[in-house]
Amino acid sequence: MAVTLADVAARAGVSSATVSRVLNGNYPVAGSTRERVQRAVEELDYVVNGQARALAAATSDLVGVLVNDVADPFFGLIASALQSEIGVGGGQPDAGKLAVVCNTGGSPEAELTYLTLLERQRAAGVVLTGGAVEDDAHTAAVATRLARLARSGTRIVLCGRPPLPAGSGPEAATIAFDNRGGARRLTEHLISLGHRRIGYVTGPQGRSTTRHRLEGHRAALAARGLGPQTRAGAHAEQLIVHGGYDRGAGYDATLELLRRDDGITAIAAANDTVALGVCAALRDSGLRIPEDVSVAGFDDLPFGVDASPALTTVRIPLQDAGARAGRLVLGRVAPPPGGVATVATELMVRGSTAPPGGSR
Amino acid sequence: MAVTLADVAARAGVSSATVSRVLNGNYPVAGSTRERVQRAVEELDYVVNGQARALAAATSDLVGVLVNDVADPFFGLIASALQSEIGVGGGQPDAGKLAVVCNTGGSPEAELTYLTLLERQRAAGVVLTGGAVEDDAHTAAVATRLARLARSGTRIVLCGRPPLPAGSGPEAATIAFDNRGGARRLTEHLISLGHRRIGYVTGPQGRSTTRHRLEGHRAALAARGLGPQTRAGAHAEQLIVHGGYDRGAGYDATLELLRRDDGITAIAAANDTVALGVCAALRDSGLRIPEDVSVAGFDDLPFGVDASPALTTVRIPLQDAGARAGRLVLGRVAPPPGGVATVATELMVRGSTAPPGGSR
DNA sequence: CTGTTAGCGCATTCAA
DNA sequence: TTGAATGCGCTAACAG
Repeated sequence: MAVTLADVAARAGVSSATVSRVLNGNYPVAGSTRERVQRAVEELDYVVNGQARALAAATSDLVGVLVNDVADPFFGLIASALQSEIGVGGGQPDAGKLAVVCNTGGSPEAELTYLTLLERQRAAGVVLTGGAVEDDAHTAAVATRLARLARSGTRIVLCGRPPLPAGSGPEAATIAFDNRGGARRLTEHLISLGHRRIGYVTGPQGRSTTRHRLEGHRAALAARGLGPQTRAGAHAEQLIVHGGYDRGAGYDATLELLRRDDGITAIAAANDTVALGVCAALRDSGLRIPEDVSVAGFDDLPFGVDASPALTTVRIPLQDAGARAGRLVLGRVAPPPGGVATVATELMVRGSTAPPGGSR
Repeated sequence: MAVTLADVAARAGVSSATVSRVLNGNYPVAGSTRERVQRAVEELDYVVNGQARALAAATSDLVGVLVNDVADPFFGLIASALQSEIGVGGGQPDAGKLAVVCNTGGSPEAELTYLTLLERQRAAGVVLTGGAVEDDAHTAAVATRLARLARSGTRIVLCGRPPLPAGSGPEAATIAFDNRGGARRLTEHLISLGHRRIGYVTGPQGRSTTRHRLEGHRAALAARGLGPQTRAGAHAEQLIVHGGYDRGAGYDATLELLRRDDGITAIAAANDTVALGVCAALRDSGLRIPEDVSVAGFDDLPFGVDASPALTTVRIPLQDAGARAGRLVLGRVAPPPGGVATVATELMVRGSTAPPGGSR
């Protein structure tokens, strides 16, 4: 049915080995035969069988990218940058690898299943993006899978999640985000504006990102004497509501926060999407932003500047991180010393935060 | 290095053929040997080599999904739904196929290159999403590529773009969006609110989506006697500015529109993202939405309801469409009669549009 | 520089 | 019900 190497060889009057050499350009081939072969390839519209090639050469053109949610621009930006680095866009025209985007939906089972599927395909590399599920059993299961993958030559890169527990096996280059530091600076910003009763809407429970951001928030409170053990911060923990990463979570959590303390003057959200939900709930409650309540997000996704007012947030250089993950997973750059690179986050102050006391 | 079928066979004391049969469950195998084999598989942590299997069985676990921009939720929503239909989420636990997401960036060359890469991988199916580049040469090139793919057994699905020119070869099931109808209803909505000087910011030139939406807009104007050939609509064409699908395009186009006619009372945008840019430009120009200028988008992406005011737009059931594309590409459902299904779009009226004459 | 020869790991005939 | 043999299409030694 399909044209094979042998067909091309026959047409060009050479052996299939020669055709292979012309195609791969790894061995010297006489100019004249090369031309004949190339002509035959074009005449026959020959396209190599990647699976056969992979089998014979023990290589692969696939790179797996695990994301929690493709529809979330957070992951979209990472995946996009990663792909243009490994795929058709970035590198050599021919050597493009294909990104297999695996949408785990945050499900640990799906994560493991996808790792198995990628192992089946003998993927050249696997990139795990976004916050990790913090469950010892699951972490161990992932580490085991990754170790096996690494042993069979698959490069492993972690992007936006903490490194694997030391000694758990595989060497995985890690690009970690400074979520803790970013969250801390964000809350410090709110405090220095004069806010004292600051609500916090977390991400989904049991995720590393959620935990780190919350830790940063608490650290900032504690450093300014607003921790739960102080008089001023006696209710600090009550102003933390657990949510998810979607808009609805921000909306609901905000109503809950207002119920718990209608004197809140600022709310920090787990991410920008949640922050939009927070804004919507505040507006629906008749509160103005930032006059009545300041709002802050996290990630600095593109839509944040279009919110009204523009969202104060913490910028993560997602595209840089994704591109770097792409280079790492191809082995085009050396892994960072110690295997872990932490990318800095940057506070972006915009219109949604202001000193408290606008009018209530 | 890696465990192979032969290793499992040896351990179980059977032939590799038997192991294969157990794994695939296609042939009768005695219960006792089945168990022995399964135990051996587990003990050895055996994972089939997908490439070898694909080569031998002439099958593939890969489905290619071409998108213009992964970071755009428009495509993210489609891809997400599609993937949960074909992948780990939707179907049988084991039969999950992997989605290869190919980010073309709207580049025709990239599109062709990816089709070649997918042909190399002998993908089980290919889904082309989003507006098509309208260039005869390119359309023909794509059709040729698709025809070859189809001939070698790859299923082709078009989602969100018009069907291939009739007789151009491959049988591709198509899920088309009623962009024209949606745009028309949207502009009719603006007209019926009382708007007469309506700006329009198009998407990138030379894309089917751009053209169809613009046609719908023009049709609505013409139907209400506001076409360029009428007195009332003499300047109608001047109020159309060509842009792109990003926020910046909306911003710039809006400034240009205001320059051309500062009496504009409504602006329709190519999509929701562009509409946000439009809103930003209007606000920066000191205009209120919708009192001074009404704004409308297209697509109904999730962030639209969080804009302030919430964005009037046209809803496309992207998730349904993506899921359906997934079922089609797996052959799980029969293609629609005629090969083309047009999904309806729905006008979503929200706060960003209102009668003109608020205050200027 | 080029042809010949072996596999890569698996599915699938054909026999038994 | 099972095993042995063959080939999927290609790359990589090994000769020449």
